[in-house]
Amino acid sequence: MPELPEVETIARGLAATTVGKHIHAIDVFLPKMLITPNKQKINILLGDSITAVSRRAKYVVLNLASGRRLAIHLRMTGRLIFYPNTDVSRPPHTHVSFTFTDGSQLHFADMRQFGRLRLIDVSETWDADGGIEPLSPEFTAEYLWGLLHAHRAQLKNLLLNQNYISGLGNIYVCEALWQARLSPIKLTHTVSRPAATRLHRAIVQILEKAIAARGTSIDDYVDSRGNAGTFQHSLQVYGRTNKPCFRCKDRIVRTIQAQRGTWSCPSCQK
DNA sequence: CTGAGATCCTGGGGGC
DNA sequence: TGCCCCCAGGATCTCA
Repeated sequence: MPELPEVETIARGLAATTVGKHIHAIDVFLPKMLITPNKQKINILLGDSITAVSRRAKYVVLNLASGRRLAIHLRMTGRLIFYPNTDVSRPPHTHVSFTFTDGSQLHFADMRQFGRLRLIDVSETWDADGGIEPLSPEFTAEYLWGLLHAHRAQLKNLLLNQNYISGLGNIYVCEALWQARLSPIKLTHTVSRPAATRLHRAIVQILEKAIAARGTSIDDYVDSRGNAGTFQHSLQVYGRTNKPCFRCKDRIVRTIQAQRGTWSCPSCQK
């Protein structure tokens, strides 16, 4: 499931391959995957060109010469696959395809159909779900401590909430909590300053390492060239049910929290 | 403000 | 071998 490092990897790949391309054709095979303002037609983008590709939260953002933007959320199984040349075949479960004037193509595919491609108008203000970017200078240990103490939630639930911090998902939250030795069900307002500092450092370090590893490929994730990431080899707790904790040798447990699998070490995460 | 539960989907795994 | 059932889960919605 693409989280911040996977989306960052995809955005960087597309920045290298699609910037400067002019949109020649758009094929929509599953209209519900599109969200457009005022029922605007996606074909308004014909003739437009890509000026930049960036990431905001878990969205890949295609910035266009017209000032419009396409914000693409991949949810669990979404993919953005770039084809350098026109191909009669498409990736499986392709729902929207862009063909550029040079014949190259960008395909938006999603097996489970949870992803969305959102057209943002020139005048529209859009900031994903408003959370702070965890790799921005504004995200400090002090900021995190303040955030934790402004709420009374279970730690994992707050970290997953995109209104507060952008881009964290199940994998990296489990990993960060393990590294910081904090229980996923600990209440946010009880986290001490040293613990908040540990958690801040863990979040930043793990995201940076995962970006360097081009993301985590467990089930479905591949980048825009179809290549898998490698961070799955560096996971410390995620998916390691009943295996020994790398820190204290106790067994990792899997619990359900907010209807999601949660992995933690009951001995050294307090 | 917070959480619980349902919803959307389909491929894959477990059980028989 | 084949078939049925169930499950994974990010974001959003309703309801408490």
